[in-house]
Amino acid sequence: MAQAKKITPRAQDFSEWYNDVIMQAELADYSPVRGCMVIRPHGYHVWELMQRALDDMFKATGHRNAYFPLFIPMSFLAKEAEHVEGFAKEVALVTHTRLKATGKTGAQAVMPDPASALEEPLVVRPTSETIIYAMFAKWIQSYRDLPLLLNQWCNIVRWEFRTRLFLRTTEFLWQEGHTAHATEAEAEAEARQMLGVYRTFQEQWMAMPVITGLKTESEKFAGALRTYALEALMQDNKALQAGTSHNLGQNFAKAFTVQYQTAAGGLEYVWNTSWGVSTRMIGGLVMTHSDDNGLVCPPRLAPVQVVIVPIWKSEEERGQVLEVGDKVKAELVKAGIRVELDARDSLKPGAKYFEWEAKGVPLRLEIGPRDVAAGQVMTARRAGGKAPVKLDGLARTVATALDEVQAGLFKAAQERREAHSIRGVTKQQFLEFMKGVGGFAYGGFCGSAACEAEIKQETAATVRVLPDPEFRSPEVPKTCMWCGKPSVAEAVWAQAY
RNA sequence: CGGGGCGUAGCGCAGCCCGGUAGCGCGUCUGGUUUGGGACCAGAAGGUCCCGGGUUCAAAUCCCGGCGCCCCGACCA
Repeated sequence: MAQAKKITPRAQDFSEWYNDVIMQAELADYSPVRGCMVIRPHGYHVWELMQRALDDMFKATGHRNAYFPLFIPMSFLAKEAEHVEGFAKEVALVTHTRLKATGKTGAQAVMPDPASALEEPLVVRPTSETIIYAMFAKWIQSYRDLPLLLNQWCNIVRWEFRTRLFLRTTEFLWQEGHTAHATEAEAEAEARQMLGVYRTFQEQWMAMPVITGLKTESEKFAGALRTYALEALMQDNKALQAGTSHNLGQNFAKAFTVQYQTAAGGLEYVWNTSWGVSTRMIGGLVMTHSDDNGLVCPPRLAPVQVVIVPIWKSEEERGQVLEVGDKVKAELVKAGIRVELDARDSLKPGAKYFEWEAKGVPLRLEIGPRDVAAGQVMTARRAGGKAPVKLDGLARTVATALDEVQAGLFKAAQERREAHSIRGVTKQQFLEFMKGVGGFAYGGFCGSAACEAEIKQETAATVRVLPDPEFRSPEVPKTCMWCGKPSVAEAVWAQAY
């Protein structure tokens, strides 16, 4: 019996399980560069599906794509005080433009040519606020130029101490939206709107329930007025920040002199927003749905939504089942379903099942001689459940099944999250909860940074968000669950990635 | 940057204590038989044993020094 590499069970070691799922699903691989990963075709396809869905939504809300340089003059970072402080510890610098042969061999055969040292080093973008708003200053003169609604899809670099596939790598892919508005109210509406776009995407495409809300001062983006975020609960009961949307106020506008003339002839600074989601979402996808057999991928983001596995004994049967398999495939392709027919002769059907299950294919169709004779196929769902289905009207049956799977994953994830959430916690309950399995703890919060720091110190839990109204508890707590002083807001705490 | 684990065939590992021709499983290739939940038989290819020094007649193995990767913590999306 040929047993392939095993996936470490979640219950045994969650981190190992996570790595195993990614490797077995061929989403990504470690690269020769420390802290960087290679996104493999299967993983990149997931990203492309995410990009397509999000990009359509960005366009539908009036944004256009552009591309700004990877390199940013070092002095630009320094123009906004909080911003530079936030990123100073993790930027990569380009200091030379040439290599020089040393005459030595091996790794020391070349060195940076001292004669090519840059007068001002370039920063490899950790985010693009500075260079984008430098350009906005050129492009915006009048209130007629506003709002300016841009987005860019790109890679960025943040030099992290400790990295994890998709969740935190030195280089990663993301999108960053950057907008400029005439008024604070418009900027605020934009930041809120994009938070809503992300929520829709994460719930409806990723089948990942999220809590939206406001970040505290200590958790907000360096340089922002306010940061809104989406937080999801992973299967190990740790929270994952799945996206952020910032109201930048006029901080960058002032730093880069982005001004416009009002209708009345006055001169005003613009109000900016920025918002982003990254390949980190793929990590969230994995940790939300997958199981000990590998990746579980919601149909809307599955590179392969349906795999057809033909089963035969004789050459004659092979011809028969492949003929039906081809027809089924053509029918599903016509219906817009992403389908693969796995006609490989070198593997037994069972081996194929394991392989496609590890890759997260939501629905499998088995076609054997008995099915051909009965005018049916056997369907097997990745999340469980086998049933024969008539060939007649198959495309519609399959489409319906995929919708059911999509909805079922979201519901299951939502129920799991609720099962690991407690509301109206007391300090004692909070301590026990965070020491135990953990999850989302809702409680009153006095708003003081001192309380926040103390809680983090003692429990490793942080305020994930001050939740938006639709996520708040029916009874809003009146006192801080930690210090007992009057509460200024309900907060959601969790240990986080 | 601290703690733990590990570097031997594409992948997973054994061998190391006690130095003596580098092995096993999976995968790959060839041929044949197979195919409704990880097929079997026969044959074959595949190695700077992480790197550099040292000890020795002889080092994957012993000694010294590096490097790299994974996991856990501090920092962060």
